Amino acid sequence: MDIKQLDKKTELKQRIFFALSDPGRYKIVCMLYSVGHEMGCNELNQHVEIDKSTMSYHLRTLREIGITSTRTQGRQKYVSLNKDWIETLIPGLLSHL
Amino acid sequence: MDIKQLDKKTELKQRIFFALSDPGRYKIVCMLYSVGHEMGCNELNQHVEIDKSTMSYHLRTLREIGITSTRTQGRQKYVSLNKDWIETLIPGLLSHL
DNA sequence: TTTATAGTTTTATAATTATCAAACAATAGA
DNA sequence: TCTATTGTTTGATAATTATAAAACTATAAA
Repeated sequence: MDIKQLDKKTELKQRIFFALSDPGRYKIVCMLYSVGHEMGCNELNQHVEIDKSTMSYHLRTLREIGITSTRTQGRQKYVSLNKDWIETLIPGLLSHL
Repeated sequence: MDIKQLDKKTELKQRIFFALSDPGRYKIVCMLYSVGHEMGCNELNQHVEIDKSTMSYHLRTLREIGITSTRTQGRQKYVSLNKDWIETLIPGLLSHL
């Protein structure tokens, strides 16, 4: 593996740490991990008490980093955790949140 | 373990993530972990290229979170990584930086 | 077609954070 | 004592980030 990929990996790890340093995003990730399957944004909102636009903002951050993925069905959006991707970068992290 | 301690632990984890989300602090922690022993601030400065006052600022942040400890000897200060403490909170984290 | 629902984007604002120059404190050695 | 070294603190500034209201988009259902 060359140095550029190492730098890329390091940057991704730092972004994951950034994501998890915010209480709201931390809760979102924990919730998704503990339920073990995708959740509707609305459903998430019921468990994590934050304004819907703030929620949307955090979900976008998580999506852009690569931590979550989104699936649209009708007028609902389902958010899922990219467990394997995170696990590849920082093994064991999720299980110790 | 009661809920207050859980919250305290969660807060500490989030602070560790915050610390590691900054490139400078990430490098400091990696350096301390890889050398495996304490380092003088000056020595750290030679390896991690940041302004000395910025370095001091980051070292204070790390110290206040609990990630590092400092020992003064003469006019030198030695920084060491609180490996065990971090390992207790987030097992395996350091080895995957 | 109208209305309600689900979520995003825009805009504004407040708060936090990172950076570095300059001044400062403390100690070792000449 | 004087000076160089080691590091901290202060102050100013720029950049980033979090929050929420309001406007907006898109779809489902009445």
